[in-house]
Amino acid sequence: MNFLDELQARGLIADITDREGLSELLASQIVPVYAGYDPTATSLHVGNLVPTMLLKRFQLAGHRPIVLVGGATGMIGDPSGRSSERNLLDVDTLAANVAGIRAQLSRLMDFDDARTGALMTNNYDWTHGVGFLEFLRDYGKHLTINYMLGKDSVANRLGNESGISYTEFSYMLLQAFDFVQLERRHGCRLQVGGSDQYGNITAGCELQHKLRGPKLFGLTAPLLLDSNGQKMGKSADGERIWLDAERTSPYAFYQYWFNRNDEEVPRLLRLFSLRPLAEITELLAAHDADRAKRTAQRELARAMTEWIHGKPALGQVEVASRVMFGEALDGLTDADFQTLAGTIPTVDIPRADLEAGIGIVDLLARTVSDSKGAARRLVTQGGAYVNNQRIAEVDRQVTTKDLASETMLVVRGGKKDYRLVRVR
RNA sequence: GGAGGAAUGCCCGAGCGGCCAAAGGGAGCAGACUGUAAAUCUGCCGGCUUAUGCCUUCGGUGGUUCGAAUCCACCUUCCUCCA
Repeated sequence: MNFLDELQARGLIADITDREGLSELLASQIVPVYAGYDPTATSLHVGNLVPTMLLKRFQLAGHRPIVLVGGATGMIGDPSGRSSERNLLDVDTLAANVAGIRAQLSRLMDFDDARTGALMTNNYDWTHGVGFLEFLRDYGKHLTINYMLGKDSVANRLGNESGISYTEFSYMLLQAFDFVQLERRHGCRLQVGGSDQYGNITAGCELQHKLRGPKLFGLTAPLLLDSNGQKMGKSADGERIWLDAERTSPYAFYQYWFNRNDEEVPRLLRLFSLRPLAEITELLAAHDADRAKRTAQRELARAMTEWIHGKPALGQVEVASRVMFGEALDGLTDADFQTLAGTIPTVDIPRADLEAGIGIVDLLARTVSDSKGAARRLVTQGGAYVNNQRIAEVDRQVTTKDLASETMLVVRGGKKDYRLVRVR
């Protein structure tokens, strides 16, 4: 099985511009391959992992990943997959986002190897000095409006009532320009991305063709959808799952993968696990034999957490998960809780408050609930827990007697939303 | 330049002078059932000291009225048609 077949078997290929040609190229040399990242936040999120995994697999297969952070294109906004115009980011925000994303990506693949080590690039470097006239003459000249209008990303917006600005319309051209520049600078021949990027990628191939440079290739992975057909990467409560531990704790990250349902897990494992496909098939067979064990989910959660947050973090998260879902809060000491505090969101409360007694509604409002109304609702509906004991009385006072250890107690909203409360 | 139409809660969308904190759907939350799953069912779903109470909300600003998401004026943004 060659490399592209392997990618195919893992469900990582949606479109490919010239399979034969690419296959030959990959066999003949170390191919620099690039994926672009939009600097829309200081952190990447789960949705960015598919292209990242593609890069990683190319690297493991002996090629060189090029990470492109869109310091320039981020100022424009990609219309692909969007129904409305983007808000433009200011320069400072953009710079901070670029820095954050670079730092994250630098941990997700090897940047040190002399031959296949990943390169970090920023398209601002080769875009900012280019004059408008110069750009129109040297590059804009080569792609026809007819061609660009045919792309889905543009066509969808033309049919949409909010339309598309000239700025966003030009995005495709800039991304095409990036591809050409990366070929000139680093010999990059292949661009990968999610399938929503196919139009932009082929625009690059087309531009290069018109410029008579070495042939460029494009490969896209299917967009990651959950079992409801929604884009992946949102937690149950609709929050994005970020790679940044400050935004999404490693615990929440682990739990996110652990909670995937049976339908999506096989696909996700093939996509993201670095294990050989044969092993994955075995593992899935074991999973099917006793689904209640959540073997596949556990494997997925482990693999993802270790990749993104590292082995030590994974260890802590697994301990925390066992404790929280194991009903075994009784024997825990302060020291045990202290180790959990790094993993499970923790709230500090002054000792005096607890000595005086805090109403359960207040306590929930300070931890898992958005408002006192929501907290009250939680109690009446039977979803409020202190130390895994359901609290059903709205007027219940929580005091130092409720401490599970010297300084800690555990507040829970619903089935899974845990907070540690530490008394100071 | 002219003529029409639209802007509602996280999203979609009904309301067209009081019974509107605003139908319905989606999303979300809780419970039941389960496997920390999915599906299903039930309840909740602006905030507050939980109250037949108050406050904030129906693009913005003013106005009419005892009373306005609903009427009027102006403004902003968007759409459609004509030139």
